[in-house]
Amino acid sequence: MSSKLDGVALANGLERVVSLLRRLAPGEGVSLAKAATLRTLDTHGPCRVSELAALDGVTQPAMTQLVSRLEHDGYAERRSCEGDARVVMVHLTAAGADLLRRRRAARAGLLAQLTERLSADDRTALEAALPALDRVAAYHTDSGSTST
Amino acid sequence: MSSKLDGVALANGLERVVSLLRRLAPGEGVSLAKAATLRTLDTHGPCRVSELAALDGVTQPAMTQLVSRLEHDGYAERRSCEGDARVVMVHLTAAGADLLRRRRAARAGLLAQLTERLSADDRTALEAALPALDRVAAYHTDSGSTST
DNA sequence: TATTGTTATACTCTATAACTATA
DNA sequence: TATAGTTATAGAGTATAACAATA
Repeated sequence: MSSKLDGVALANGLERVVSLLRRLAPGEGVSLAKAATLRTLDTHGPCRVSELAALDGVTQPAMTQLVSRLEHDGYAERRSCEGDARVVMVHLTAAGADLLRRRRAARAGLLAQLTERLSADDRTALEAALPALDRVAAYHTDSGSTST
Repeated sequence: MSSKLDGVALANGLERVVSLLRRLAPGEGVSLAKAATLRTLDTHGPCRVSELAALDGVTQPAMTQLVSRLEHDGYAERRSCEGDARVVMVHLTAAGADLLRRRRAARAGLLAQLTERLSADDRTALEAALPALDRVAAYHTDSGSTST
């Protein structure tokens, strides 16, 4: 009788795993908000502040401040836009790209560590669910490709 | 060649879905931090502040403040502990339990909405991955049962 | 002295409203 | 007047360090 996908179980399973990841992954020195913006910059290339804000789902003022912090950290930089002096283009720096690489490696290692204790069936099930997970995420996001 | 579970893809898929959920679920009036604590109280029953802090992965001072906010909201309350006057027991109120119920219903509905557009195969894959997801989450968490 | 919890302080992250500069 | 971005201000959430009360 329970061949229906249980939304509650899925939501809770997702949150628990993600919260576990966050607790175990030291964060590589940046917060989630910063990492998300760096990821967006990496995926989309240079963006305006307003564009970044929309893609990350925060307000323009919030993104202004986030970009300032990223700039202060050396992970992003502001450049002016030829043709429209109002626009600020935000670019990922080499240090920012490096950081992303390290974060990805760390998280992949952590996940590998966590999943290697699973049964082969469980691992197979997780792997098989990945495309579906991506499609769920992409449905309303439309923020870009699936390969962050 | 790719029968190995890709940690990067899994981590990103998880984060994207969860971040989508957070953006789409209005939150039912409480933040993630508050909801997580209420969930822990619901799962474990009355807890000390230090216990809550450990279970939620935050510091004791952070939990003290969170409990104060929850108490102010009417979702939790402090009670003294017979036998040890240093200990504060935090209890979920009826309003807190109600809130949890509403949140779960809202999220389940949202997830159902998101997943009903998936193919039957995708839904099946997600459902099949749930137990594995739970086991990953439970591995280091040990926070209790799987039925939040 | 050790444990439990709180207070003090500071920083990140977010929002809304008001502002500046350019178009 | 509309658009892009910033600044001002406020609040949630977090951490570390210092503190009070109890054991």
